[in-house]
Amino acid sequence: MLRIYNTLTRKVEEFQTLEPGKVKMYVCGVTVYNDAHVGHAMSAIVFDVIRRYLMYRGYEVRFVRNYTDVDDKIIRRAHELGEDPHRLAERYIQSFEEDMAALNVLPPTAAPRATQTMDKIIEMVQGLIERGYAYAPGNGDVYFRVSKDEDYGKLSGRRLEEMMAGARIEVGEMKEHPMDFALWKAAKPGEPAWDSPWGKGRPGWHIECSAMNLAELGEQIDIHGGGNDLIFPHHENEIAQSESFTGKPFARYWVHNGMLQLSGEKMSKSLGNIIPIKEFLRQREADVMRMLILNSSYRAPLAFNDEVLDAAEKSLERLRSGLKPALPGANGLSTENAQALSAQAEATRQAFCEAMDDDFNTPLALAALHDLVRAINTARDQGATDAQLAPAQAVLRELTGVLGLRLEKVSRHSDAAPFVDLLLQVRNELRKQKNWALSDLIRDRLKELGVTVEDTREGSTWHW
RNA sequence: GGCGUCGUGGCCAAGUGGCAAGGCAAGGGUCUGCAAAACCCUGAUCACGGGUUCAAAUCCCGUCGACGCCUCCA
Repeated sequence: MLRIYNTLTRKVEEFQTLEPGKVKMYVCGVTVYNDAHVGHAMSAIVFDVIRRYLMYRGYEVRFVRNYTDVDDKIIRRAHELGEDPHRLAERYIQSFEEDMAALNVLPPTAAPRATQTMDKIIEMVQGLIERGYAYAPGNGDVYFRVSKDEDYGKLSGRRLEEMMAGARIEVGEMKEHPMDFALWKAAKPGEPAWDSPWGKGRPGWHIECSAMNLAELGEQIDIHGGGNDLIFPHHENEIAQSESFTGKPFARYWVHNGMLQLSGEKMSKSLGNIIPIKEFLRQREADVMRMLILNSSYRAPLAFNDEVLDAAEKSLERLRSGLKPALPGANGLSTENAQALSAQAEATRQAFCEAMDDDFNTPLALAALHDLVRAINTARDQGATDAQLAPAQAVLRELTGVLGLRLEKVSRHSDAAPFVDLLLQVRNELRKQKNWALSDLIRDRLKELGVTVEDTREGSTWHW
């Protein structure tokens, strides 16, 4: 039985879907005014792993991730660059999708955009006004009336009275209550604008997610995800809008990932300490990022630095070692040892699922995989043939695949393989003649070209 | 100030009442012409101080420290 930590109740709960066998899942995407950074990658990977595991468990998952393609920051940036805001947004949507593909994050079932959900947004705002949850003071803005919503604050665990201190009203706003927030914002001259019953304007910060949920997934969903910095005010406001509009509980499970920490601080645009995904991928493989994330609980803050990245890289290499072929001259496992290997494969699959069932405990799941790798490597050392290794290696591929790891390196050098083979044949003759100087030279030079040679008594193997 | 999360070996990290997973690094060993890989072995009074319990890393109280949110943020 799968159990998930729910931010709404602050407890680990049994996972039960609204509809048997089906999961409706919404994750807050990005505001597209810049290249995505590794913090976005963390969130994307966390929810990708959750989605993949749900699929592995047999659920049909409908996964929606939105694009915020109109807001103040996009408009400001477009103005700075002298670019049309819509084109700017489009450009960064493309960039984001490239990054996600490179990170092996599965494409969402649907990727709605705020600008394409305008009818639904206006419908919701209007509905909220009719039900008394919102008001249009006449300046072209529409605000949500927090005092009308008795359980406002239930997700973030705050009360309205406590929030008063930090609240402030901007110049030009006409709010009844400082914590009221904009559902619709009047457009200033030159800004992107849509017609509405309240004049030309654009949606507020939170309503688009409520509207897109309604449009893509319906009134109620199973899982709502995002970074834990979105709990307040974004998700709090989303709940307020959605539940006030439909009168029904919105999301059953609220799931939030912890923040990436750069030198002890959260990585964020306002702090300026961001590392774009594209820059990261120039330095390291995508799977290194994924390994780093899998190595700790998705809810905890995650330190991001060269030291932990190096460790993640090595740990990934170790998982890969399990997929290496049999040794040259392998003459088969004893029945006893063969049984031990298949027993470990089965034990690992079970341990993996138990770990993942416990609120996606990926560090524990990885530990199970490392146990399997050790068993495979031991079997190989004991003389297992490729055929004998294959079933356990298939389990390793299956489970790492659930985590979204690609153990097989994508190699563009495959054309060169026959030549490396030839070179090693010649080198093997040199070794038989004990010409160590020349055979070591070949090994060193190949290493410089990215080919690692490993010798055994029976012969040599190599890999990129 | 309010709300919340957390402090486990050199580093990352699981475990949340019953002998402290796993990875990285380090040291020793097996194998090897050497190297690499692989395998084996070695290590923690669980921030500190009280308390509850037959039993506490795990529960309670206090202290210190770190981080997040309260303003756009994955």
